[in-house]
Amino acid sequence: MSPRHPERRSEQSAKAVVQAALELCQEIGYAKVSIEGIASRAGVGKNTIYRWWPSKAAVLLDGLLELWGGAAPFPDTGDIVADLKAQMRAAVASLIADPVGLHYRALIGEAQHDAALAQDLHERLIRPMVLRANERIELAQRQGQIRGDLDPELVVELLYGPVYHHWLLTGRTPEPARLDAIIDATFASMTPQG
Amino acid sequence: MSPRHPERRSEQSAKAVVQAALELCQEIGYAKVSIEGIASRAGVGKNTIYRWWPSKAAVLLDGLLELWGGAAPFPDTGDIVADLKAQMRAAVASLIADPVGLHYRALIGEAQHDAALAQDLHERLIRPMVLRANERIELAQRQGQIRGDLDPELVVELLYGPVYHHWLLTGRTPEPARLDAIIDATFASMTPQG
Amino acid sequence: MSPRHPERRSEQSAKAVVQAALELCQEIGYAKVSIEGIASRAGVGKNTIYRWWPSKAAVLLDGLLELWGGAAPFPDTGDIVADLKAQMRAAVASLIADPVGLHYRALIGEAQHDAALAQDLHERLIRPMVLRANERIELAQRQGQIRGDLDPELVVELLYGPVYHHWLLTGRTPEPARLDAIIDATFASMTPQG
Amino acid sequence: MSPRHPERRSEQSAKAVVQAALELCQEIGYAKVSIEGIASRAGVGKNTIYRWWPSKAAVLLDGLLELWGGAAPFPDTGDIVADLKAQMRAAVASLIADPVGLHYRALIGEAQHDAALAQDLHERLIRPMVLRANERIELAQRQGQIRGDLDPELVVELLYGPVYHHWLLTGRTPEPARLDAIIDATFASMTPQG
DNA sequence: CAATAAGCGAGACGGTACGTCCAGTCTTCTT
DNA sequence: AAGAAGACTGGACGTACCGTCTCGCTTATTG
Repeated sequence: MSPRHPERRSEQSAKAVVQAALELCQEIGYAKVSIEGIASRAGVGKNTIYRWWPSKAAVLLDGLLELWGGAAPFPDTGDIVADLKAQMRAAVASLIADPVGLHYRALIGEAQHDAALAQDLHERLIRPMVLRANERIELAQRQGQIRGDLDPELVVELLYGPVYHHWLLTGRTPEPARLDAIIDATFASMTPQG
Repeated sequence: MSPRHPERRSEQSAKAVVQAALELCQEIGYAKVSIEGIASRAGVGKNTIYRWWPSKAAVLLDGLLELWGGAAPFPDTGDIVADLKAQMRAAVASLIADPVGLHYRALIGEAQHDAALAQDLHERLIRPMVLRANERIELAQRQGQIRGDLDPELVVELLYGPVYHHWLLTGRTPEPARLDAIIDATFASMTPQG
Repeated sequence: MSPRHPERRSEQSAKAVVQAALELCQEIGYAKVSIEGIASRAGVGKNTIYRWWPSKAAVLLDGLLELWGGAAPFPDTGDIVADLKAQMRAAVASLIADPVGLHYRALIGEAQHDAALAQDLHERLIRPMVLRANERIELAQRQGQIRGDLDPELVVELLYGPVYHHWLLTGRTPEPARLDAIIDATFASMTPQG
Repeated sequence: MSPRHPERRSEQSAKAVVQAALELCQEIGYAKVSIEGIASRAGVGKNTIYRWWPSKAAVLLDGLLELWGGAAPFPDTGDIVADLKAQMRAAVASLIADPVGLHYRALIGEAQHDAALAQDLHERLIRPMVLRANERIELAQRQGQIRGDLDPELVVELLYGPVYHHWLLTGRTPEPARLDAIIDATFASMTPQG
């Protein structure tokens, strides 16, 4: 929630807050993190947190964005299937990576009952990732590797949907082989001699 | 906690608790539901809740299972694509249906930071749904409408993954047309000439 | 509350209850004793306690009476002052004696806000003790060792009052020497030359 | 030059808490007073009570001290017996006076199973009263009205002991005539001709 | 170059809910 | 038919945090 309060904030305090939130979340788990706990760990007054963030989730989102800066870029070797396999493998690695995946999953969970957070999470984290994916898809479409009549966003969901489905409903991410199977099945037809 | 604890519980109280939880969740939203609130609305001591359920989410899960009893069966007209389109449309309708979808989404959210709930939710709600889907997929495979070398569970994720992805990350469910597009794209090949 | 309920009670259970109450009171202190605790320690249903006693204090009173059965008799050597000194020393020893004094003090404390208990405690424990003291005082009066115009009960209070005052307001009982001083001062005149 | 509260407590809240405790104790009796009840009546969070007092009894003690500020001073007419009779009559009147006696008795009762409270009660209420009595006794000793070899504290117990004994063990305070008898008997000798 | 206002740490405040314990009653099953 | 076992409603416990609110203190302009 930070970006538009350039007034007087102490950048040092803001950093300490975000840092404390990340640490606590790893140490005791998202559910047990409290704003009081963050404030005390950061050596900061509670008001300083309330002044700049609407909820603990918002603090954590700031932290996650920092950590995740340039996650999983889309390579372009000319072979869309190979590139997707590489990228998805990297992306999925993040989902189980110790700090990032933990925080990301907690935020997605929280967003299910916090509309403001859902909005924020989507705009600042998810949409940018989808947009970067879109670009690579569109490139592949222009190169004739993917049917041009498909909405690129649909393609993203066809590919990432199964991963998130598995992750959010079982807590585990697909094995690399399963990842390949998802991509292959999506590119091939499911019908016998498609 | 499942319906038939062999011990001594008052079935009447259990019903009142679950009912109160469902009502409160609809009225004030999952995040603001408290065990105290449920107990007081149900006219029940808090201990009675703690005795039989580990958390408010567990109560709600019981309620959801009751509500959702025989959700979205898989028709069998012999045409797997048509049948899936019909079933998914019905299933997705549940996800936005006022009580059911609300509760389901809240529980999925909560399960992201409550491992016990995640386990329960998966075993009692999600796996049974997946198994029923598997059966229809396997039937289609035997009938030669779907490639036999695909893991039926993979097929389920290919189909439902995009729906959940959209739903959980934006809060909205795909339009019927989009739903058809998902199924069509999955069955056709994504590459230009299939 | 025991004595007059000859109906069908299980004497064995009653004993176990009283015993458990005494033990718990010594182990964890009166304030932390609960009826549930007594029942569970005694291997008895809570109802069995509620059937026969109105409160935990009543159970304890039964126990105390049992323990204290024939406390501190009044000797009769013909010398009232010497006899009182002996008796009070013995009586005071009970007040600090590990189980008895503990329970007695707790009951006196509780009786300050439980009128029914106060009644019971007085009738079953305190009055009998006072009556026995009265008898010895009256004997001394008949023997001309104490002024005959004094209400014996007043004499008892003059003697025991200072002891209880000290005990209940400081938690300690007077030293033997102080005890003698109380008796001597009461028997002598407080004015300079009698 | 601002008003420096050494501690941070809100004096207004503290007053409301004490007031509420006093009122409740009168209305429903000490045993039924709860910290929740006090907090709610005072319009104060429970924490505010727990922050500054260790128990409901401690709150009540504060209230009692306020009410009882300058209780029963010792007159000095030169006649110690007459002065004591006057003072004790006044003091005993307090013990039955509606609010004060009620609270005082409850606190003495509670102190029997709460050592911290007993300490507090003694230091802040009882000892000061005893000290004031001591002074008058010592004056009388210097004036030759009381034997100089008696510990003044012993004298206080000889006089007040019987009153407290009667009060705490029967719930009633001695009649004025009985009070006089106590004093007279203590000053005269109890033996037939001194 | 004070003064003055903001941000800040600290933490008290009125509250809500937690999860636990126990009271006193009621029900079921055992003996 | 009593008693043990223990579930039931309900109230209070003492704790943890919520989000708001002073406090003084430290800075950083600005009149």
